[in-house]
Amino acid sequence: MFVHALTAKKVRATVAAAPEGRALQKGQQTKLAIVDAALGLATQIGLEGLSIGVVAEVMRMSKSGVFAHFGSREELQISVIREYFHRFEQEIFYPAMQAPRGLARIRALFAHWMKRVAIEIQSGCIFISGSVEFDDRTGPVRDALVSAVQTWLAAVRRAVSQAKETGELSLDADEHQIVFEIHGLILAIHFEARFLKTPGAIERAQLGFERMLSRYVRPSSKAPKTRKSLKIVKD
Amino acid sequence: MFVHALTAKKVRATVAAAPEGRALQKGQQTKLAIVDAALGLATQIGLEGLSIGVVAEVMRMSKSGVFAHFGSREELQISVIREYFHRFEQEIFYPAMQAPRGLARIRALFAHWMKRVAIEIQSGCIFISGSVEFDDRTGPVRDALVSAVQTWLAAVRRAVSQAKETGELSLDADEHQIVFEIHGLILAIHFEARFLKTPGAIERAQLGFERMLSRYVRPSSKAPKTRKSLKIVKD
DNA sequence: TACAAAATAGCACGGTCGTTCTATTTAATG
DNA sequence: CATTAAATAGAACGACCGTGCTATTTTGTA
Repeated sequence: MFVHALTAKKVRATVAAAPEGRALQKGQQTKLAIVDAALGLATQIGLEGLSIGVVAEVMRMSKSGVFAHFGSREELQISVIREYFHRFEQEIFYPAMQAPRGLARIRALFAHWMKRVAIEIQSGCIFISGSVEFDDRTGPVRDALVSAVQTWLAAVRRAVSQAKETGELSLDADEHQIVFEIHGLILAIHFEARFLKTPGAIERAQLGFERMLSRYVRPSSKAPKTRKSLKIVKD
Repeated sequence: MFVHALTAKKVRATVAAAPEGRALQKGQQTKLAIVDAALGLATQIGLEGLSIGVVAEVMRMSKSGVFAHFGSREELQISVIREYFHRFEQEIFYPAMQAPRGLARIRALFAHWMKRVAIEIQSGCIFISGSVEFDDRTGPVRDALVSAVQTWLAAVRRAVSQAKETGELSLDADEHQIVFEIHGLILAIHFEARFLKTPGAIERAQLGFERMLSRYVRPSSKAPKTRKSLKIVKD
């Protein structure tokens, strides 16, 4: 199994897994290229649809050449999940962490998430497709998927509870409930925009998000003091 | 293609497709049994995972025996979608139509939907799994899926707009927006309960539904007149 | 440059898949 | 009961799948 970071502290670049300074060996960099190609395929046809033969074809390699890098199809799938999660971190989590704790960070997380989803309307999301492919299965691939998703959702929850600490959200706001509803909006986008091709899904999710959130915003925090001074220092 | 009803008027039982009164031929009733078995499989492993061989095994028939009833795997899949939609109608739509137009009917629709979803946490839903399996594909199976889902969502939207007509929902309530958010809650249940095995998803969806709806409920209608007299006769 | 190690290719295996064709059994009908 | 049609079975097909085994090629290094 692999451990997720998703914390602002200790941002260790996963790419630099190779010994310091030394360039990647040939094998390692084609392995990265394979994972990249496989991820591109998996987002479109799903992790289950992913076949070594097709990946090999895309890579213009032999099946066994691709296979040797992973030892099994499951390991390839797990590598793809790992890479997808990594990009999730890079494109959504870390940028949003630039925003100050509290409401601003929640909005930043959602905004970046939406930006990503807008792309995934075309390309697909392996967390969502994986969730229906592996919902009643067991094994390491499912474990990797669940672990990645849980880590991500926990990060969003953390941002919400921090907004309670800063006093911007009322204390009876339940971070589980809020993240549940946000997640629902994202899933609805995928369903309506990607599957049904219904227009306007992005805007509807945006509207739903703002209305849902406004239910918990403490009016006192509406007149903004400086952001820094709003922070409640907790440990 | 097949035409959906989902209207209160002309409730024509799909089962009685055979000539009036005459009992089903042997072939027809085994075909129904096959579709039933295939539906049971498809809800768990998805429409794409559905294989004629496995269906034949469950039915204790030969592959070609099963195949002959449909002529192609796609036709089997479409039959499964048709049957699933039919049960959706029977278990959710028609019961909810017993409730009077307006808020009560919206709540009834959601309540029956939730009851169904609570079961599908274990068994699965082919509308949801199908939506990720066929989101960037073309063909008759996808068409049947989209058609069924659209029909269902349109029925829910109709119930919402009727609640505006009765005056129970404010006129600026957007039925597309409301159904979008309801749909999101349902999808979030599937994701969190069925995939992540997180407890409490049902209750969170219930809470989210009530809070979202309360945003549009006209306070004037809070003191209840008799239901009938509330109706605005339109056409 | 020589040599060891790593990377890749080629091939074959057993398996499952949807589908076709032909034979056989079962059911409906006069 | 006989006859015809419908229903089912059986075997085989080509295709694709993941995987293992054995060359062969390429790479890194002393």
